[in-house]
Amino acid sequence: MAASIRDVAREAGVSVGTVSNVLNRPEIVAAGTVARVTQAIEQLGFVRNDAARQLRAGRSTSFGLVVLDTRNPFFMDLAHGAQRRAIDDGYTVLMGGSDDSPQREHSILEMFEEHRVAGVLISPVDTDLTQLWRLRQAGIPVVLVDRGSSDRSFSSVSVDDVEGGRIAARHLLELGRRRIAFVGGPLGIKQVSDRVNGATSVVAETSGATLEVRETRALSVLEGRRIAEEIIALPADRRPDAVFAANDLLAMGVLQAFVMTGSLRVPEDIALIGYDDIDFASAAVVPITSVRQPAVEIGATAVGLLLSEAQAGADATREQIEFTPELVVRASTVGGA
Amino acid sequence: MAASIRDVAREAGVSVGTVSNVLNRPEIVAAGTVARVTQAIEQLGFVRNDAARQLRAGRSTSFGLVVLDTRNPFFMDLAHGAQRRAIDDGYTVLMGGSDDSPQREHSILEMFEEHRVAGVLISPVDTDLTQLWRLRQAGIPVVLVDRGSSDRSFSSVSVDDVEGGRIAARHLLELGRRRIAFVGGPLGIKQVSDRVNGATSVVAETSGATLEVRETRALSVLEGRRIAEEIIALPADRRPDAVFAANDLLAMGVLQAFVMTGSLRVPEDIALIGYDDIDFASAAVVPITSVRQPAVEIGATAVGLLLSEAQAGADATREQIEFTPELVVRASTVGGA
DNA sequence: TCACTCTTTTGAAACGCTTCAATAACGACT
DNA sequence: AGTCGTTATTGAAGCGTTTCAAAAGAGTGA
Repeated sequence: MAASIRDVAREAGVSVGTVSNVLNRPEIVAAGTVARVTQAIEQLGFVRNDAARQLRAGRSTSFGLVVLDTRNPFFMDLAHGAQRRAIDDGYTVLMGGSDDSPQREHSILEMFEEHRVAGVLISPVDTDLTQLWRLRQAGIPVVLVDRGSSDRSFSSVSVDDVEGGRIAARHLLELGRRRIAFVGGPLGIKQVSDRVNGATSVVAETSGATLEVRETRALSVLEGRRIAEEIIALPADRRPDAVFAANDLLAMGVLQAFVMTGSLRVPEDIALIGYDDIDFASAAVVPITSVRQPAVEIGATAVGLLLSEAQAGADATREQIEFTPELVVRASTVGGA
Repeated sequence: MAASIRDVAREAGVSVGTVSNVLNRPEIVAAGTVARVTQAIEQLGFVRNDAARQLRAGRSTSFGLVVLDTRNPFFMDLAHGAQRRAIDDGYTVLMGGSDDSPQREHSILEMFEEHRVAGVLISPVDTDLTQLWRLRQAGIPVVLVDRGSSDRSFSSVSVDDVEGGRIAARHLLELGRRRIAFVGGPLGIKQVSDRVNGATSVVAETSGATLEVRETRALSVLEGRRIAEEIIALPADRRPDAVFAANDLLAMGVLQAFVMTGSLRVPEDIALIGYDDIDFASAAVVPITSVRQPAVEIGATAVGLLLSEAQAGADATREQIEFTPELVVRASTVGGA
């Protein structure tokens, strides 16, 4: 059906090798020949077959990106950064969302491996990283995004989540809040547990302060709403005076539930802080205080590491890059602001 | 480096054909042989090479999806719907964002064609659809998403945007607003112009009502802010009393500018209505009234059409499916609500 | 024992591309 | 005229699959 390089060669009266050269290194082909071949390509509407090209080359010209949630603006920004950086170097980014499911993560990675991607960027759900080791062994560089590699065995681009947790908790404590509820999960996700730990450490140093963890099944708006309803249902004396949500989606869900039911005023009755600082956080009913992560930059940097690791081959040096999170104060914690 | 089917065959003491059969139609292979081959696969860590597979098959097992903006939650929801439906049938979805640029759209489509995707879903920026015709001629089915095919030459899944425009305008007029500003663009995008036309037709029937179009360069929050600043700068007597934004991102930008500068109250001084009803619209500072489009369903339905068109081959019947938009009233138009 | 099924397995032929050693063409210089 | 460089082109090999006609086994009944 579709024209092949062979058809083009026949049409232009040259050999297939020459057509291939016109496609890939036109500078080594005589100008007249280039013209004739180009003309034939036009004529036949020839389009290169990527599968054949890759088969020959042995590796694809795409990177794979696995994120926790394709509908989370934070990850979309991250993907955007990755894509931009990749395009500059002639690469393409394939994205898959694991939706917090290890099985789904597994099958996405399997797909990437079958595709012989040039590298994998991943924000893992699965605590077990053996599949990633396997990938590397198969010659596919792996870079962790939005989470560090505790034993430095993988390159990574992350934000110091423990510090982020500390920043959030400290902010709430400085405002005089003492009964903090942490909303987030699954706790198996390192980013989440790091944030809890950071918060816990700060709370522990403050007398009279407590931190209660309410684990969610996902980092979504819906889960936020669910937990908020639980909180609303609590008797007033057992109710927290501040909520630290593991990400802005959860924070928005929490906020919606509080505002809609009109049961609790933010921040008067209960302060709220999120994480990520997605664009929508600032536009919320009550603009949400958040701990900012530079999503676009993380994505771009990660692709950079991938490129250099791909270049260097098997014995590349692993590099851990860590950004510092930044507090963005808004009305959800400081009423007047 | 990586093990091939040939290595597996040697290890298991069978021919390559048999290994392939174990992989693809295990039921025709003797149980003992299957076991031996599976064992060898495990042993060698063999992973199928997708490029070779596709080369042989002639077509990929992925669909391509081209959207206007990968960071717009509406399109992410659409993509999500598409992906879910596709996975059920063993397909994968590749996504690219045209960012309102015809060139970028062109190059994404080219990439998809080189990839020999099994079909293309597209929300086109380019008014010139010849490239899509070319694709179809090359045997790749094409389905338009979020926009109809006026001459019925393509299958499509859309929402009646003219009606959506009417609904929005009618709502504003019923609230007594008369000076409406339409914010959106580029007007070359059919969804946008349809919405303008719908609104215009309703406004024309109402004496004393006017509609002024303010074209944007993109459908983004930033552009919304820019236009809002223009509006704020207007002398009070030339200022509109309502804004109809072509999508919720613009509406959020507009809202942010109004609220932050504190110059105009929504909806008292100026009413605001958006389009798409993305999740974040309801969580905005002032919850935004919007015209809802069923994003997830559109994506899923479109993949359905693609599947049946791919099945049917060249002379498939084109089908145009049109959803009806739905008004969702919130505080940005009706203060008390 | 032979002819005939029915089930398994085999091995070679593509699929469309890139690469690379070999060849051809053509002046320029001896 | 012959030799040497340069520059342009050729054509075959091979990447890892799948497919398919053919071969090989294994029963069965005569």
